[in-house]
Amino acid sequence: MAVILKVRGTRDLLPPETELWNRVEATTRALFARYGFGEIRTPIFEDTQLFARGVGEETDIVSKEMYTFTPADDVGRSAGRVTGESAGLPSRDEKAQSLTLRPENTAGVVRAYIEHKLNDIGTLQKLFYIGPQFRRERPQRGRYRQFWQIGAEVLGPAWSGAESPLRDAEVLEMLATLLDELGVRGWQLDLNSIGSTTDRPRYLAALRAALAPIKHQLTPDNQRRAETNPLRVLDSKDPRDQALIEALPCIADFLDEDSRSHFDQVKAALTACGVPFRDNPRLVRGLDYYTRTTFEFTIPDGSGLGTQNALLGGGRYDGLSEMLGGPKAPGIGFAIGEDRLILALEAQAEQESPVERKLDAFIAPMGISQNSAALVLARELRAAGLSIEVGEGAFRLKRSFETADKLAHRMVIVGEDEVASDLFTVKHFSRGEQEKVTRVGLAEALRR
RNA sequence: GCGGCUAUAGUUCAGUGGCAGAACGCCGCUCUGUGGCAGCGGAUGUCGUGGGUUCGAAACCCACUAGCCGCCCCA
Repeated sequence: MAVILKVRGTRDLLPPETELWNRVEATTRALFARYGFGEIRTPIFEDTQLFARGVGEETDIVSKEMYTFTPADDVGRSAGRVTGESAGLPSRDEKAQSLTLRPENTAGVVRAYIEHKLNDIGTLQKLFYIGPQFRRERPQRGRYRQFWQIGAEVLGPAWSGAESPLRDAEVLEMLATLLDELGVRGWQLDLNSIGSTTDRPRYLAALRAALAPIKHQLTPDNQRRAETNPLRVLDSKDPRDQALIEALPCIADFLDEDSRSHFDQVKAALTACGVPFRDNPRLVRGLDYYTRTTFEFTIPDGSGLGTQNALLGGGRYDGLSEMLGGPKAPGIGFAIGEDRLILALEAQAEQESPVERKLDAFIAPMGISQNSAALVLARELRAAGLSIEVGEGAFRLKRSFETADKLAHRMVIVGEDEVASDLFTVKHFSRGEQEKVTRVGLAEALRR
């Protein structure tokens, strides 16, 4: 029989790696709670239109990287092959619905915000999520077709203060704290403002105008970008074009008074909090919904991520709710690439000494007649909060010792003598010592 | 989606046309209630998949699949 393998770009997470995932998520949840965030869980698939409108029809994500499908029932229905009256199926004129596995989660969160009329509550909504996202890209280290994001969104009606630069600074300060708490070393925060929904078109027009006469001097990649997505020319890494790029108009010069003041306040608040950042006028974001503040946390080369050195990114999206047919609800959010975060932490941990994780005790029954007694003892000790593995009475004692030494800090022998005398032999592997302990004293002895 | 590199034991890898290998790990014995150390022994396997060249292919060629690196883009 041919073996069935995981599909390209997906992966299985096994112990002990999952332990690190859980640690990251637990740390994150605890921290988010301190900042007043509540968890939201949105569906893993949504109406395709949500991403087309929210993320942007012209973005790479929507135009070529989405997992889009139409359920077989809907296909049959739209093809008129389903009669409709049998089995209570929907009538044939019901339109086939195009669905898409979410390529990111902000659109889904804002959709839920609109759908549940959270704007009418009137207060700021602070929501976080942890879950898988899907993009059909060429897989690489730190870049998978099913990847996990930890994200959060702060949004609310204009009067809730959702638009305040304080929110931007709070989110950024929280992220800096999170990376520190997780033990990520050497991170860098890049910060920019890409202007309001009115600033951006003005700047874009000026950028196109500046690009037009020099376009033919650019490398082919950047010529194409100049056409399709001029903003991306700005963060091109190609050294051959740097001189030309330097001379292009700068977004900072096109911010209106409000946007400039907003950005200045964000930076002032960050400085007050002691969060280091780099003003990066080249930092643009790929998704259509971003306005004003945009940011990215990266780690240095050689930190285990290859060229995928962005750990997380985000920004403000003051017009997204309206783009999705909702009320005015400015907001700011971010998404952490959890896979990348884990890779970075693993790469760091490799440079340090790995910590062995062992169970409290291994219980070794002597002979199959002691199996039940061993299991009962394990049950008691586990109930007392200890982590326990049980051996197998058919195995020779030597084998029990070998197995126990690999798995646990201590071993308890359960043989006829022990059960009869109520004195159990406990071996402490680290100390190489052995002692006899009564049943009532066992839990205590195994904790030391 | 484009370009490049790679795929051999559980793991890390050697093997450039002629018997499928090493280290570590695993199992057994020395050792029937005392592990770690040591000695001896054992199994490691569709050589990624399919086709082709050849007397003969793990090796050469082609395709496919997957991983990695770079690009595009992005978390």
